[in-house]
Amino acid sequence: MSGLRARQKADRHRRIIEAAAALFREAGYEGAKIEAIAAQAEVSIGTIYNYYQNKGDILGAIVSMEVNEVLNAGRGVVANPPANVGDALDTLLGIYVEHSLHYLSKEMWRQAMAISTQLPDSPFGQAYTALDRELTEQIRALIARLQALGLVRADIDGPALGELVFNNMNMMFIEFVKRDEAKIPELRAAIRRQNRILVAAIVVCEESGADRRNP
Amino acid sequence: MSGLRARQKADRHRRIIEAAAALFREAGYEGAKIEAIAAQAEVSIGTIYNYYQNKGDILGAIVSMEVNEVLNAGRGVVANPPANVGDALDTLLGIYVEHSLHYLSKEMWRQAMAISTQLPDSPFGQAYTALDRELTEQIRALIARLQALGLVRADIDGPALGELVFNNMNMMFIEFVKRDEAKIPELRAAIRRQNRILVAAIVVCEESGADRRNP
DNA sequence: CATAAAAACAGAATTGACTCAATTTTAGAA
DNA sequence: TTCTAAAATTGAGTCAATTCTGTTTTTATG
Repeated sequence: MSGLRARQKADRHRRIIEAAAALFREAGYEGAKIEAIAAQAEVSIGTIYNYYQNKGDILGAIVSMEVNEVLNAGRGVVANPPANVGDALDTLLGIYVEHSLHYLSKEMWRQAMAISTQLPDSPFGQAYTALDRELTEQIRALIARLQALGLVRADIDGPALGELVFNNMNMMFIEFVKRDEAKIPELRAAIRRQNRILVAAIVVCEESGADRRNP
Repeated sequence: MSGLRARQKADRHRRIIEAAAALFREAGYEGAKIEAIAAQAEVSIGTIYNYYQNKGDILGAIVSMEVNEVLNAGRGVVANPPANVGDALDTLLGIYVEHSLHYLSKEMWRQAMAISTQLPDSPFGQAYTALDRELTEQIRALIARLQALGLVRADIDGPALGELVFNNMNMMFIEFVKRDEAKIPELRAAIRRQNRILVAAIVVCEESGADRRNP
């Protein structure tokens, strides 16, 4: 079946995304005019709007690809985490942070975040929220894993902790993309500093400090 | 000196803000056309752009008023906090959350947040970041107070903890304004649930559970 | 009082995202 | 092959934020 129509459709999708990604990088999101994207993709303006509801959704498609890569990379850490709570969190969040600027510039991130709060019910807004939730779930999965391994106290509210860790990282990341001069190593260090408080509270104590209510 | 010009200027500022606030509430941010704001404020379009760089900055002025009220209300809690770490945090963050929809609708918050990430260097973007910082500082001040009162362990990294608490609350608040059906009590409960983990980790132990490295 | 410079104002013109009615292309039946 | 309905494409037109340029008002000065 996969007829001509389906092939052309996939091809146009790809051409639009590629043109947009190139122009977003070159000229920035605002600077990339729909007209220019259409011209570069060799389709008309109307066709673009047939494929995407609005300019933001085009960016959204690019963001989704990026975040899905990150989620994929994270799976390895969850499956096989470092045998130390602090390092485990740092490794997973480090992957998120380090991957984040592969395809997306800070300006693109800013736009994507802005659109996702501005239009939470648009296709992209919903997709972005779903991606955030998947990241949260991945952090929760890591914590559950660490609890199963006996590295994190069993009486800790894992889901709440996971959300706390994600929220903090996400907020720090938002501040990071808002300041062009902010650097990734600083971001990681700041996140580590905050997580240290949490780690101290949740590790099963060796001789370090936290008590055990459930020995 | 305070000549005619200065008086007219203040008056026009006020009229523009009042007109915009009314229209934003009635018609929403997008629905409130600049032309309509200008008409209602009895100035021309050009004049509005003489006073504010863009539509977002008008909203920004309104947001600033709101947040400053919240900061003011928070000072009382910092000066005289409940004698229990969990309640102290809950009271302060509760004030923030409960005040938040006095003047601003969720839609206005969404727009304000979006603009502040989209244009972090615009006047409003910078003002919004500054307000976030002030809120963070207020939470840090509360924690410092609780440490001084001997309710929070002295060996806790107070500034990092304050930022963590703020980041978590802020992220939860963002999710809250993104979903129109979300209610304030649920938001408060969710924040409390996450803070419980932190509280357990930082309180000076009575017989409750946390150990003391510095007795 | 004049008057020139500075500041503020007005609203027409511009710009760019998005819409929509007309046209073209495709898939499949006869 | 030919025809038709459905699907997709097109780009000129609409709408609203922002810019621009000439005009008016205010202030400071002789």
